[in-house]
Amino acid sequence: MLPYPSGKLHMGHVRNYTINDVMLRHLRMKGYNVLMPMGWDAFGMPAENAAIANGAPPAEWTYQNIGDMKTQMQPLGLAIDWSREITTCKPDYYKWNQWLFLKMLEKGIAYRKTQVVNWDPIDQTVLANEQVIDGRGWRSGALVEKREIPGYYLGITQYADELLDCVETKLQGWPKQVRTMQENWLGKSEGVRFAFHHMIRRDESSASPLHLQGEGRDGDGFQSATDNFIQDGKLFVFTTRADTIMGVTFCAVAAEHPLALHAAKSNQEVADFIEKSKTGDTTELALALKDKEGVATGLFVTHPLTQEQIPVWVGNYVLMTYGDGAVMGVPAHDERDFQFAKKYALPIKPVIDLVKSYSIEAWQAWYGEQGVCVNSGVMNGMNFNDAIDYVAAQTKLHGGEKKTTWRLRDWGISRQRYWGTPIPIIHCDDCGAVPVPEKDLPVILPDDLVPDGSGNPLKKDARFLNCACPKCGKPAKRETDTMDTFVDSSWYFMRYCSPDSATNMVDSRSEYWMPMDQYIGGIEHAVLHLLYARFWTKVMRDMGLVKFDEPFTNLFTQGMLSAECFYRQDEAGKKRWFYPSEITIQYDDKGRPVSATAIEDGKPVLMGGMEKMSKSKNNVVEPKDIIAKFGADTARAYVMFAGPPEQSAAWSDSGAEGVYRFLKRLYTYAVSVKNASSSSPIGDFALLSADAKKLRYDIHTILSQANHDYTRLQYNTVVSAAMKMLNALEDKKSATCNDWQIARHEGLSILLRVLYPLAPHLTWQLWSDLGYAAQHGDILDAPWPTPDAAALTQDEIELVVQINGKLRGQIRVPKDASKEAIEALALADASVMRHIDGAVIKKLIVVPGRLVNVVV
RNA sequence: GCCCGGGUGGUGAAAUAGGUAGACACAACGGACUUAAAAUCCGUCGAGGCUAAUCCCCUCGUACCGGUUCGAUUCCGGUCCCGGGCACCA
Repeated sequence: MLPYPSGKLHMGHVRNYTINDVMLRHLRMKGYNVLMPMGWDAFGMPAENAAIANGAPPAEWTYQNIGDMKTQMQPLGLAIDWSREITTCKPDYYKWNQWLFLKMLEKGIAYRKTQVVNWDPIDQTVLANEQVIDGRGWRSGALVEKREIPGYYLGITQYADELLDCVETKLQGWPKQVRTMQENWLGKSEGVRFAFHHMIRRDESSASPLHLQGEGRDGDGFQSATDNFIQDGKLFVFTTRADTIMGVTFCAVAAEHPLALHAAKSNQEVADFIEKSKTGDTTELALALKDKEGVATGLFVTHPLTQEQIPVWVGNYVLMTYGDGAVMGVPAHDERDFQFAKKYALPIKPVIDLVKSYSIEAWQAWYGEQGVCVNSGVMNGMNFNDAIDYVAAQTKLHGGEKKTTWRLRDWGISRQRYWGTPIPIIHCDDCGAVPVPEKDLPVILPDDLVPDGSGNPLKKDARFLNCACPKCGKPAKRETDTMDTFVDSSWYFMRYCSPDSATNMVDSRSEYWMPMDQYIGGIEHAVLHLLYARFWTKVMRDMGLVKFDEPFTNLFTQGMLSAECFYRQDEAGKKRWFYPSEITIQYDDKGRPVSATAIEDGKPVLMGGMEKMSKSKNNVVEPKDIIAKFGADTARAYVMFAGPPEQSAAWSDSGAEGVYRFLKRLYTYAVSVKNASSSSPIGDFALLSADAKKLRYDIHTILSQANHDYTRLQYNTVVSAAMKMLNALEDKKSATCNDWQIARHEGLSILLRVLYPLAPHLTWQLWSDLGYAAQHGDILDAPWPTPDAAALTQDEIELVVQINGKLRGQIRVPKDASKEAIEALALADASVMRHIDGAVIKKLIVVPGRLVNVVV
């Protein structure tokens, strides 16, 4: 995944790109043609914030950072093809964002509508949910308002079915966790949508239905988000539990629902409630803790099956953004409805036979359970599925139907931001919103503006703003909203295949490289980026631009890197964080760390445990410091050695030092081997001495383990394997006989190749110093080592002898010993005999090559 | 609340198909070298017991309880805890 150019390369980047590079070099040596490209996710808010702080254009800051990060990346020795480098804030890239957006407009995939957003009245901009803290803008501190403003949307919901199906059928190479998260995000629910009809006010004796159609349309002629929910006095609801329809005792609508807005006109209490729900904390936590609250509208609807009159309430727990913004209230079978009903003393009517006891307490344990309908008139005795079908059929007259509802909503891409791809639209007083003609692309973003923190500087830039309407030629204004930066990252990987094409977004070269065989990145992108990229790919496929359905065949999510942190807390509760270099740790006699003190005053400091590396906690490890101290090979190999790549790993300076020691030992050893013989000796492996054969056996055993670990991306144990090989080689270091030289050179050449993907610099040098390059060519072109079957066969093997599953002895047997011979040898072992001690042997189990188990 | 992961020494972790638990390292401790320190090298290193003994040997031990099996870190059922994701989604 391409990085955001923050200017600082952190250890997370090092981990990500090292995994990539190790895989790449390994596969390259195995003969594959491999491509590792790199790019910069260069648009976005941090650049604008830096620009405000520095009083300089974001472009300057961004390009400076790209240069800085590249400089920090290069010493790591990543085999990146820089000729394909992509920078998303360059016009030759974002032109294609605009181009595809226009194509989507033509096809009806992109459209304009009004949206309810968090609006910061001081900064004059939309805020993302994460930017609203305690109901206030994170930068301005102003109370955030909910506003309906027009914006552009991409119809990702049109692809909901395919996006879900492919998770099952085409993403087998993705981690299960990510697939589940995508499924949850799509959130498919099957149920029934139906209407409560004949809406009345109870105090109206005429009881004539209200007609509310048309209310809620906004001024500019676009269809309002709040439209379509009421037709001819009908209140539509969606439910997954239509089988509980006979238990409905009220209906509840969202505060933004047209029905609530209508009721507010004649009911001050409702109006106050709606006003209250507009402000207030919108964070998830606050929502979860909030009490179920509501107010009666005074309106009643008719139950489609019983014809009973059902009161309509406004409820704060009903979401306008899901289903129809209205629910049927069944307190006996839904926890939220139950809480609401209890608070406002609404009736509770159980209609599913779940438990014999009808006490509310007993009932609550059964929320969500399916059962047989009871207390439900004609529906009595129906099971879940029959009841659903029945309700769908019975409500058909008033528009009832079985329906699938998705949690997924269309993707709003408009941002009231400067540093992003301009949306290629021109607003004309006469012609409305007119797409920029293809020949006029790209709409260039001026890169010399300096935002001052109040609103979008594009709105104040006459050069950008003023233009002629492409339709009628009259003076018009450009759209000043820019695209969500997730657009940039939705297809950049395809552009790597044809980065130089001036005439096409992608060309036929993408067929060679795409779909991507291996995508590697953080779990934090499990939903948004990966879902958008999948959607974007399918859109491009439907436009005939690419031929594949899914962009990423295999996905690998690497774990976080954390590091130990230390702090002191003053009386006010304020924490002071110490750098590890400012700390001394005390150990008990078993080597357990028991306390820590500050070097400056010798007084105690608290140990905060392992935390995600964070500037504020002073536990960030800088790649450049590590490279300066130990070199790139240590940095790479240690980051891989620290733990399995998919798990989070803890950084430890002494751990890195351990890897550093290993590389130094390897160097010293290789030099000694080189000095012992000028060229690598050649001889028949079969004729070697027993000692030399043992070395070959060890090396080739470790090699087969390492090869297996390479295939499953478990690079931590590959580093272990390299260490084991060196340990085996260093044994009998001083032996100088020819046999030993032969086995030693073979082992060392295997070790160097196994370690090369992890520590390419040192191994490349040694490979050439030892003369292997002259023999086999550059290490990168050398054949990947495979275990020699002859080396792996031993004349004698060791077997474990168990008695009742407990280890009691070892025996050495010839490799082709018969079962009978093994049994006899096992029972003759002194330790085994002692343990059997006359007991009756019931059974003898011989597992070839492994063990003997004596059951007594 | 729901859905995913995970729980193994002082620490990071290993154990490929159910077959010697703790490989490989780190830390700690002891020693060699050194005037000294660093670096380097060697040794000990799950808990408890037996013992003159850091020889041997025995018992226990992979969160907890139970099951399957000749044999379970691994498979099954239940419980607890930790991490991540989603969440008034009707």
